[in-house]
Amino acid sequence: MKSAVAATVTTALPAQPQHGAARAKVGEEKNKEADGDDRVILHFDYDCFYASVIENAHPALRTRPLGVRQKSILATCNYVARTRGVRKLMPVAQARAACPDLVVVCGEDLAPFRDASRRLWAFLRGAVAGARTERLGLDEVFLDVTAAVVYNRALLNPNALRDSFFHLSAEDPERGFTFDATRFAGCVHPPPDGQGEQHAGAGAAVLDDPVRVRLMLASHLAGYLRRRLEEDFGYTSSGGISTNKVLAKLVGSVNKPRNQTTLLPVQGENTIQEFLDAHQIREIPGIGSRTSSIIADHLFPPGKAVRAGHQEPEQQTPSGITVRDVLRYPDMSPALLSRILDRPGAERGGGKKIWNLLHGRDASEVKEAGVAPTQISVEDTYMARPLNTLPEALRELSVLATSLVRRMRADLTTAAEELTDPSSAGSAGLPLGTQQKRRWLAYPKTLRLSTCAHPGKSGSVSSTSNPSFSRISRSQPLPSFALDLGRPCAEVAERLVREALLPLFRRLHVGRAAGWNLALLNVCVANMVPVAGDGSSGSGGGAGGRDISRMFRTQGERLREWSAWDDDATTTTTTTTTMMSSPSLSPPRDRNDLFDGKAEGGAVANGGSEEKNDVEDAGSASAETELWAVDDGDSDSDVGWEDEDGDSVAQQRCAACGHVVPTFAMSAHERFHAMGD
DNA sequence: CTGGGGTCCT
DNA sequence: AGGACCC
Repeated sequence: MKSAVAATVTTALPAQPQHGAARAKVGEEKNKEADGDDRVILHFDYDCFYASVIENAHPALRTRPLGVRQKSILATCNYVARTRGVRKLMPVAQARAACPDLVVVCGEDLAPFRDASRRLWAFLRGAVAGARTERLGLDEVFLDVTAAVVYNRALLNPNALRDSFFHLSAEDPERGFTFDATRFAGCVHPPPDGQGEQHAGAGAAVLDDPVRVRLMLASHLAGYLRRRLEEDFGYTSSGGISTNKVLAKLVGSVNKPRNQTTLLPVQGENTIQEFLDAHQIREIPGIGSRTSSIIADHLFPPGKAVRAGHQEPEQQTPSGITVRDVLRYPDMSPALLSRILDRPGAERGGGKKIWNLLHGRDASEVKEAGVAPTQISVEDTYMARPLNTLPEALRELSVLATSLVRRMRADLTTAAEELTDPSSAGSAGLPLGTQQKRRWLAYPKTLRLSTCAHPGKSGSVSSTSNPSFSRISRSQPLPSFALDLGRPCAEVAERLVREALLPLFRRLHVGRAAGWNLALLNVCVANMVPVAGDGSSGSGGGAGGRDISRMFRTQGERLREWSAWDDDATTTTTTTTTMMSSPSLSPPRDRNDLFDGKAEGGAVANGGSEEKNDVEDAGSASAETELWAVDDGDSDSDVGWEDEDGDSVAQQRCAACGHVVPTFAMSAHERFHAMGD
């Protein structure tokens, strides 16, 4: 329960240092000096996401210890359960032993989680004009909000910092929220030495340093978005704010449930390196178990008893090796790392990449996700009873193929706008909405079947150092009948099994008619080809901006601003007033199979932003990037945001909409009008 | 009694 | 086709 730390700024706005000189104009000077700290990246991690989805569907569970099961382990559990000793990835039996009244629900069908994830993602994608958004798994999102933050920094009024307004769009000046620009929202990472000294210098530094200003603004943006996620959708989250993806994600873990943390550079100290140094290398995103154990084994050969603990089979994963251990190793260098990691199949820039990660440098971009996934797969495991006979295999392939066809239709098609009859204007469209016309957004060209033999039985347990056990796969072109939308899923699936999956299966297991001991089957379609003529892909033109604002309005936005938000995190879960007839749940007994699939209707608790979630939108935010383009204030010397002290920014009133805009931003602003005409 | 997915690179 | 990484 740490309450949010706020760095308070008490000084007046200082003159903006002539950073423009150092920063140089485009192309004039390389300025490769440092790890680009020129971006602003937010990372959101929904708290125990699967459990939250269940809780939103069944609010009565919020106060109970809850675990979400996949086969014999808990994929995750809520915080009530964690209080009672339950952990993520814990075997169910162990969890029940630790917490006998644990409510366990099955989470093997990911559909409800995928749906919830997509709704949250659609909100975040539409929330900040010009931002790029990337999903990582179902429960994490990166946003590159550099453009919006730069724009808003330029709009700061130094005389009224406490009553600042953050613009979420250059187009619509009403869209945004108020905030106090004299402080950070949420926590900051090296925590300000609160008690002893509240040095006035810290305050000055905040506004002196462009990076700090941007991060301060970003902290408020992150706080606003998290609040919306919680109030409008019912999902708490943890946030990280920094200048690249790795740092944003890492720092977001510092204050975990329902809080956020901004990683601050502190003048004269290398706080970022100190922050990284304490982490185990395995904890750095991008350094996986394989790389970690190779490095650990090389630095501290297993033969030597250097490390504490004399366990013989002590398996790797944490390894105990910290970033500091690696960087302090004699003669450590990118070249040495490259040599250590060099082996057939290794990534090319591998050593240098790891070296950069260990220093907190990460140039990877936030990738704007396409509307369609690049791959869809469905799998099941059969650990308890491995598959050994053809009838068993065919039955499971049928099940998987049916799910796959259903998912292809759900995720790769969209409602066909089939030159609409003007007569249907009354929205009386489809009385029995089910048989709606759909068309493919993208279609897969490849079908792949993967299997995996059971490690324990009869199969050769060849690799002692196996990260799980390895799969084998075969692929072929996807038959075109798989794209026939006129037939039932099951029918298409059956034909897929007979004509494609069974042949693939035979190619995988040549010469053996039975007795494969298969512990896993996976059916996958990949190699997606976007269907031309779809407005939601590239298109480039002005459509993007309008789509964003349209979607935003349908979200039921409206005077919600001016709600003061002190992230004094003492008040907890928004109490829910929901009309779910709570399913009978007797925790210890019965199989607790209360989760029945989709959270339909009024299932989602609170806020009531629900009901119409058919967003299926086409909001490609990338098209709007230019709107924020204010070329960074200091890269352009004509109008800094602080020409003279006093009230500073040269502003103009837009002739088209009347909005007052800084002079340097006017051309970008007008570009919007040109686009939206 | 070790999930059910995804991404990118080689 | 497989391996690394991510959750």
